[in-house]
Amino acid sequence: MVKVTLKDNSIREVEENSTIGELAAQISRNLAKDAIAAKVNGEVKDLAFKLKEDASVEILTLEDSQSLDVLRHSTAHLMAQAVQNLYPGTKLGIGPSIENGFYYDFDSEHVFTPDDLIAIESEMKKIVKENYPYQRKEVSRSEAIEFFGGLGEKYKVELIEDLPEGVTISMYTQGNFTDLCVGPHVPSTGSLKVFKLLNVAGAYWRGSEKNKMLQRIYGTAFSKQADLDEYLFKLEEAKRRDHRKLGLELDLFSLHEEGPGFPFFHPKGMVLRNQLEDFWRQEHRRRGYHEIKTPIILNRVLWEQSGHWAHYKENMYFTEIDDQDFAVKPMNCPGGMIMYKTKLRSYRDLPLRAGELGLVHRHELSGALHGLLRVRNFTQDDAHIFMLPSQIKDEIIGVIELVDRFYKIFGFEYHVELSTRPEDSMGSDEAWELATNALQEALEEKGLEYKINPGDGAFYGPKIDFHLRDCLGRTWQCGTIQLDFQMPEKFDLTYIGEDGQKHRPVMIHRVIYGSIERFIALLTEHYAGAFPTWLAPVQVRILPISERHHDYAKDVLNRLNELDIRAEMDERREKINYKIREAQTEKIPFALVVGDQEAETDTVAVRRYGQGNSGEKMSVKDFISLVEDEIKSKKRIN
RNA sequence: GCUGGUGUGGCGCAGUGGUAGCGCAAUUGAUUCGUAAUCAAUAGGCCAGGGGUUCAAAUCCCCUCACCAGCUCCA
Repeated sequence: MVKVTLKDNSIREVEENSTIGELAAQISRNLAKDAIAAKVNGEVKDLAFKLKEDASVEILTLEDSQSLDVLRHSTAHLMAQAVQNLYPGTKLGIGPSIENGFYYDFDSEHVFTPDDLIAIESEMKKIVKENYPYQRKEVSRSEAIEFFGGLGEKYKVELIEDLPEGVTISMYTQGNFTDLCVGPHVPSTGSLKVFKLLNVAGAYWRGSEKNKMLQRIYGTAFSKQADLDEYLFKLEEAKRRDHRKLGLELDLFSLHEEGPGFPFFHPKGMVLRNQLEDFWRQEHRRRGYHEIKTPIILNRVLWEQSGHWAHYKENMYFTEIDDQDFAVKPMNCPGGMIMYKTKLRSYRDLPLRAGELGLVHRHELSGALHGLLRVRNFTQDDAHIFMLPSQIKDEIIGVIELVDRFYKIFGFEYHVELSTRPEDSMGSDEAWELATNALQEALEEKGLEYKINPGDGAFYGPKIDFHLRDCLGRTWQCGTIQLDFQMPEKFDLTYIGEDGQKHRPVMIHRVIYGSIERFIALLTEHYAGAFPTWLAPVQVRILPISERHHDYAKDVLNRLNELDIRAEMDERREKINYKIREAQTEKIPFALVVGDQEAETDTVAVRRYGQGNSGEKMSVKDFISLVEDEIKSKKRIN
């Protein structure tokens, strides 16, 4: 007998080699019916898993969020079965569950169209009705290769060949379909009721552009229809906050065929930019940063010296001036190097923090462009910190804290990644290790959780990346801190030490917003276009009831404008309802209705964006202090 | 860059071989109005661009460009 500790800490004895399914049946008939999988000593297993020794077991039903992964993974198999039924000869790639669903990669002569998804779904439903059990079988490497080789599943064979020595190789079979898979799976296809195929896309085999592109079908699955409906509704909602849509509606920016990836900022978008930049300057001045500006076009010689010519040429734009080669800057650092070298520096000058709102141009692949989130020219809120080796940790921590301060003000949740040495890079292994360790130590000291992103560093150094999510949950790198021992070497940067000798400084490249354009896109989606007062392009709109209130309205307008409150007045001969509606659609934080009552008492009727009240009356003076408080405190409404 | 899809007035859409349409926005006139849409009239499109098939092309074919989703790449 083996002892099983259940979720409620009760202990049950079952015969050795009993399956989880049998255990569930012993506990209750309902549990046996609803069970999908189980967590055995913390690992998710299927119901056919045999209990060989004492263990803690938590039986999972469709109600458990942890069974969702199993459900989705099984649905991926179901979809693959349906695809192979309908399109014989289709070869299988991989088919995992992912954050909001699953996908499967196929290599097929047939080109899948959105219409095919409907047919595949029907076939899936048919298989569900037939209720095939998912049967696990453990096999040797040679058996597995023989089996999948016999089916012509060359991608599966490749996967098996690359499996490390000594791992258990398992296959799962449901009906006429068998897949290489570690599992676990639901008991049978009949457990899969709620799913939907979403879209088709290309994806390189094993994620490398050197390999063949397979066809990937994305889908999702839930335990309840209501959950799927809610998910689909949320997707629709998310599209409503898409910055490309809101950017157009709110007249913030535009993109044109004449300049793909080169955004045009409209007056209202410029207000946002300028607010972000003003705030940035203020915060940086307080932290001992100086601001500089370096040229956009610089001589080829400089880019050869910096290593960009050798490592970054693919992404750069070039031009010729007086028969000499020049490049448009893709990064601000070489300019910063030249600036550093304009003077002899003492150790007493370090750390030297030089900030630059620098416009950079990068040739991004056409297919990668995406609204303001991925463009070909953007402004980095850059800074280069030149320092003594002994100052590294404190400076990194200072930047981490600054990023945190900024993102908290906007109400952003973020996650952190540590990107290590890429293949195409320069410098010694020792320098890279030193730099990577320094970043890691700073992260540990701040107690930040982070994920390691191997090979994703800059060509001159490793980096800490700060990622934010867009409306659809895709993450975008914004802030980054890069530690660099290479550039100071390449440019022969020095400082005079206490000993009167020349020494090599270390430097940090860092951005907080990342790119102003990208940050504005994420802010727009984050606030769904309803910017907090301090950022709102128009903070207040005054709505006179009729023409005879224009004088008073204008008086209020002047008083607001004199205090640098961004206010305007709706002078059109429209009904008040109409004016209110427009102020709301434009997501203006405050609409002030003024009529006879207000004009007589020097008050305004304040209607806040999104609050359908009839407007609180307050004196102009009180309203001004309300707005000024919100601006000063950068108050967030949502 | 790759795979698939899309491209029709400013925006959202209809129009599958026979004279380009709707709603919103815009403009003009009237309406002077108390918390989310006043009424009427007018104007606006070489149907992304180029080439081809046809008596005839928004519609069929080819090429190019842009956009969307994903892959790759990245702030």
